[in-house]
Amino acid sequence: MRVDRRVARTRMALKHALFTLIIRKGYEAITVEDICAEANVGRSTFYLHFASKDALKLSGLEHLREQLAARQQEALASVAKGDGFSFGLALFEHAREHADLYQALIGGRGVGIALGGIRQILSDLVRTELEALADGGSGEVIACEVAVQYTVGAYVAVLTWWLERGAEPSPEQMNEMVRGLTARGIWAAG
Amino acid sequence: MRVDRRVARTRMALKHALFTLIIRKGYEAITVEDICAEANVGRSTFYLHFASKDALKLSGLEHLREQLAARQQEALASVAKGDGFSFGLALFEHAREHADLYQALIGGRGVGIALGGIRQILSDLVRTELEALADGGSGEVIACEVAVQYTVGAYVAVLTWWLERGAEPSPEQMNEMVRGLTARGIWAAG
Amino acid sequence: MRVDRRVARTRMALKHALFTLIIRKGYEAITVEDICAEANVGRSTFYLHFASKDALKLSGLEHLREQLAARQQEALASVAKGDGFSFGLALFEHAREHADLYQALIGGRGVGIALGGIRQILSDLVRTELEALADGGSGEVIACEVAVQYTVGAYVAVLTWWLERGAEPSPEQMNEMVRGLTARGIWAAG
Amino acid sequence: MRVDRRVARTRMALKHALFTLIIRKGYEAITVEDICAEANVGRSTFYLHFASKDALKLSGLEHLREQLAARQQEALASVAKGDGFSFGLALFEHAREHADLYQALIGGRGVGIALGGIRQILSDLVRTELEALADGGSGEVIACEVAVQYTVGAYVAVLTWWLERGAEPSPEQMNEMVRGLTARGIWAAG
DNA sequence: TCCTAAGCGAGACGGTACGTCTTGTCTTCCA
DNA sequence: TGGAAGACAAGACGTACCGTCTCGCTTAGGA
Repeated sequence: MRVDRRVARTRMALKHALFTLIIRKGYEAITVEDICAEANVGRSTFYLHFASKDALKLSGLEHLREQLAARQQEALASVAKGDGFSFGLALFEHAREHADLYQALIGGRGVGIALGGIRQILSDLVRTELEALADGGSGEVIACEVAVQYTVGAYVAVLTWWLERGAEPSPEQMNEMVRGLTARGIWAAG
Repeated sequence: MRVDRRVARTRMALKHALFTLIIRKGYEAITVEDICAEANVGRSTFYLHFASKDALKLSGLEHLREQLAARQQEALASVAKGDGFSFGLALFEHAREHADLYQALIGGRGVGIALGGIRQILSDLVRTELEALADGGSGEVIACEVAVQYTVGAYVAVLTWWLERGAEPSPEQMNEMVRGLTARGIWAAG
Repeated sequence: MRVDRRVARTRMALKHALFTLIIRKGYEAITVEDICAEANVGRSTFYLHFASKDALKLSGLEHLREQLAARQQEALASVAKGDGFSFGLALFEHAREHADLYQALIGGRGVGIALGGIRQILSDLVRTELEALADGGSGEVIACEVAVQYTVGAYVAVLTWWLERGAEPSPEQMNEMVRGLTARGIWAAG
Repeated sequence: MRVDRRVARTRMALKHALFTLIIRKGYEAITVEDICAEANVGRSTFYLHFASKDALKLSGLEHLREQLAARQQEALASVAKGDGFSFGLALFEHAREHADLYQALIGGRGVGIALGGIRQILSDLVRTELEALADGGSGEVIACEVAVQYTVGAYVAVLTWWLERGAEPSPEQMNEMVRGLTARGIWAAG
C-alpha cells in the first residue's frame, strides 16, 4: 500500500518534471536525463516506470485529455443551442486557463505534441452534433466526415494561432468570430 | 561551370534520397548516414552542402513549395471566379499526383513535417483573396486573420484526412464539398 | 566495491590492448576503435576512462615506470657499491624481460614513445647518486646537470641500440662495458 | 628551364612554410592545409610535389643535414687533436646559430624530429675517430659500437637539454664540460 | 521489533548518431 | 601545360543520449 504511494509519487514527479521542461525549453530538446534531474529521480528509476520519453508524454497527456473532455461534456449540457457548435467557448476558456501548457503542447516550441488528442476529442463532439442535425440520416457519410474534419481543423488552427499571439482577443470574442464563419461561411462573415 | 553542375547533382541526389527514405521509413527514423548511403555520397560531403537533416528537408520542401505555388498561380488565372477559393482544385490535384510524398510529409509516419510549409503557402493565397474581397480595407485585421487561419486549418485538415483514406473521392468532388462549407457555412451545406 | 573492480578490469583491458597493438602495428597507426575492439569495450566506455589514446598510453607507462623504479630500488640496496652507477644491471635485465614492450615503446616502430618517461626515471636516479657523491655541495649545479643529461642520454642510447640488435650481449656484459665508459672515460675504456 | 625554376620555387616555399610552422606550433599540430596556406599554394599542388607532410619534412631535413655534415668536416680538419672528440665545438656552435630551427626540430615541441639524422652524422664521425684510435684493430667490434652509441647518445642528450634551457652556457664551455666527461669519466669530472 | 522484499540512486557499459576535421584523389578551369 | 580551386570519399575524432545492467542503501509492512 505504502509502496504504491511511493511509486505514484515518483511517477507524478516525472510527469510534472516533463511539463515543466516542455514549457521551459520545448519537448524535442529534453533528454531523459533532464527529466530525472528535474524530478530528482535516478535515470534507472525512470526506465523502471516508463519505456521512453514518449511513453511518459502520452501518460501525462491522458490526464489533460480527460480534463478537457469532462469540461466539454458539461459545456455541452449547459449551453443553450444556437447555430454553431456549443463547445467553442469551453475550448477557448480551457485553453486560456492552462495557457502555459497549451502553448507548450500545441503552439510554439512543442508544435502539436498534443494535437492528436485534442483533435480526437473535438472530432467526437462535432460528429455527434452534426449527426444529431442531419438525423433523418442522409446516406452522405463522406460529406459528413468531410465536414467534421473541416470544422475540427479550422477550430484547432484558430486555437493554435490565438495561443501563439498571446490568447489575446477574449475567448468570447474568438468564439463569436469562429461561430460566424462556421455557420454562415466566409463570404458572409468577412 | 561544370563544378556547379556537379554540386547540383549531389544536392539533388541527397534531396531525392531523403524523400525516398521518408516514404520508406518515416522522417524521424532516418539517419544522415542512411541518406548518404542512399545517395551514394560521403557523409562529409553531406555536411558540405547541408548543416543537418532538417536543413536538407527544408531545402527539399522549397522545391515542392515552388511547384505548388506555380500550379496555383496558373489555376488562379484560368479558373472562372465563383464563390469560394480558387486554389482548392489545384491543391487536391497536386496532392493526388504526388500522393506518396504528401502522405509521407503530412499524414502517417511523418506527421506534419511539411505542414508548416504548406500552411504558409495557403495562408498567403487565402489572405490575398480575402483582402481583395474586403478591398476598401475594413480595419478588422484580426477578424481577417482569424478567417485565414480558419480556412487554412480546415483545408489542411481535410486534405490530410483525404490522403489518409487513399485520396478517394475525386479532387473535383472534394473541392466541391469544401467550397460549399467554406462559402455557405456548415449548416447550409450539411 | 564490486564496481571498482569492474572499473579496474576495464582499464586493465584497455591498457593491455594498447600494448598488444603497439607491438602489433606501432603506436601511431592505432585507432581508439582498434583499442576498444581488442579490449572488447565500447568506444564510449573508453572515453569514460581516458580522454584520449595518449592519456591511456601515459597511464600505462605509469605502471611500467613503477615496476622499473621498484626494481631499481632493490638493486640499489643489494648491490655492493663499486665505481659506476648501480642501476645499470637492473635496467638491462628489466628491458630484456619485457623485450617486446621495450622494443615497441623505444625502438623500431614506436620511436621513443616512452623515452620521456624512462629518461625521467633514470634522471632522478642518476641525479641522486651524483649528488650523494659531491655531497659537500659544490655550487656547480650546471656541471652536475650536464653530467646527468650526459649519462642518461648515453644509457638510453645504448639501451635502444641493444634492444634493436636483439638484446644480444648479456645484460651483465652490457652493464660492464657501459660502466667502464662511464667511470673511466672513453679513452681509457676504448 | 623556366618551368623548373617555378617548380623549385614552389617546393622551396613549401619547405620554408613547414619550418616556419614547426617553430610556430610544433610538427604534429601542423596540417597539410596549414602548410599550403602559409606557402600560398593550392592543396592539390602540394600533393603534386610531395606525397605527405612527412615526405616534405624529410626533404627539408636533407638540406639541414648536408649543412651540418659539411660544417663538421671542416671542423675535423682544422682543429688540433687533443683528448676527446673534435666535432664538439662545431656542433654546439652550429646549433646556437640555428637555434630556432634546432629547438623546433629537436627539443620542445617537435621532440626529436630530426634526431635520427643528426645521430647518423655524429655516429659516423665518432666511429671514425674511435677506429683511428684503436687502429691496431682489436676484434672488439661490439665494444666499439657500444662506445659509439654511448657517445652519440650522450652528446645529443646534452645538446637537447642545452637548447631547451636557452643555449645558455657558451658553446665553448659546453664543449669543455662534455669533453671532460667523455675523456676521463664521470667520477673524475664530477 | 526485527527482517525482508520493494523502490530507489548511482553509475558502468555497449551502442548509435552526431557534427567536425584531415587526408589524398580527381576534375575543371585559368594563364 | 602547370598550378589553383575545390568537390568528393573515407574514416577517425570526441560528445551526447540512449536503454540495460548491477550494485548497495533505505524503508515500509508483515512476522
